[in-house]
Amino acid sequence: MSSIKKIPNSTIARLYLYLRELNSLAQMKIDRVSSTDFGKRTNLSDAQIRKDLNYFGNFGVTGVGYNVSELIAALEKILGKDKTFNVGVIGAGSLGSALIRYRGFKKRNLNLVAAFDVREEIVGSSINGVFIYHIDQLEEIVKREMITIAAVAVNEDKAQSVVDKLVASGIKCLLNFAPVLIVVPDDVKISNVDMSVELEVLSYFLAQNGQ
Amino acid sequence: MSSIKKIPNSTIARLYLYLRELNSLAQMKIDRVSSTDFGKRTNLSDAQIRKDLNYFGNFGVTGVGYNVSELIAALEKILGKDKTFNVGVIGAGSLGSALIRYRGFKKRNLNLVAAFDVREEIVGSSINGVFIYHIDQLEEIVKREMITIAAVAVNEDKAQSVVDKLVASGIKCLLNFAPVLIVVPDDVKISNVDMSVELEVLSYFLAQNGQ
DNA sequence: AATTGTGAACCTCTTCACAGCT
DNA sequence: AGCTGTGAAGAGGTTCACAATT
Repeated sequence: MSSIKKIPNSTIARLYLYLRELNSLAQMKIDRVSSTDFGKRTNLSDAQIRKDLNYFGNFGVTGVGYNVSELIAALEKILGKDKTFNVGVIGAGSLGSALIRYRGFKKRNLNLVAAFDVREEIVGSSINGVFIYHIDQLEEIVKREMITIAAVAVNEDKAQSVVDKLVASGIKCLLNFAPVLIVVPDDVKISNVDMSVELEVLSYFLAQNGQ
Repeated sequence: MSSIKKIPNSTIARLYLYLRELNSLAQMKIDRVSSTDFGKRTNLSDAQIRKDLNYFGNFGVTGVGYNVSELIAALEKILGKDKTFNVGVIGAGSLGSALIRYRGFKKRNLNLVAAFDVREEIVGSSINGVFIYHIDQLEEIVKREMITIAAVAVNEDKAQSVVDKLVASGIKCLLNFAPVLIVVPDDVKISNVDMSVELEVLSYFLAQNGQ
């Protein structure tokens, strides 16, 4: 049985990958899979997969492998696929629009329900069916649409003040895309996605190799 | 003296943050900073900063701190700020456009020089001064514009075939934004940015806390 | 014979703590 | 007195390797 062990963040991120891969196995009418085989499909080690799954229970059968449909059901429960979360996008510029259209979200239990901006020329219009509200309506819409996660896609000079407003509206989970450091209270969880960080690391390697 | 130690990727990513912060200190005419003070400004521990800088040399003066302008010069050299890299964006849809406009790149030594797409209605136009070429011209433009890094912003079903073309054109550094696993030869470096992974981790925590 | 579950080893990166320098 | 540079310890995560199980 799994106990009160700390589960790595990276494990949780991989569970979504597992679920996608399992669903494609189910579509192919494959109902049993070993960790070795599953590792090949996901480009991970067999031990990694066993360890990840074991944080949540003993789903496998020794000498046999894992039952695909049972594992799908278990993962869906673990990941709260029955629950959905409503996400608001702050900033409906090019990055905000890209987020609204980004297919990575659609597959998950994340609903983009509203966008916010200050520019009068876009407030009141929609992107992909997502309505753009004025930022002054933030608190009202957060409550009405039961938004629990905000994705911040504004310019870096406005990011901190926007986050302050979000925190004041009761949002506890933030995803920040602005390439700047944001300060939040301890009870608020913020993740940062700096899309250029990875590129920087790449360019550093290019610089070292004298290209 | 620093030796042949392995330098963490995360250290390299932080060097860019250091450089930005140092430049803002320089603007304020502050020419000396201690690791403790610098740590407060960057939200990092003092030890982290000393360790990071030490990978590259002994820039500090014991009992005094670091000289801001000397450190700026050193970091610019380390990061190859004299060199610039030309980046091509593959896919000029909403995400591609967002990347072209994303301010995170502009500050660094990364030039977005060209975009590529297959849709005739946008090929030939420009976004923010970046010309959109047809993907068939990839090899030609990669050579002419000396593109060494490609950012892949196409739909996940087209990502692998696009990457294959890029590799065939001689690109060795790739940044993939499509939420799908890409396979590349060993001599090609690929980094993945799945913008929804962080959100997934956030939503998992929300699910656990029964919100 | 095949494959899981898992402790131990390992690796990478961060923090601690302090000797040594100015 | 103040601060760096750094070995050692710690934290977090991955891989190894094998006893246990069907």
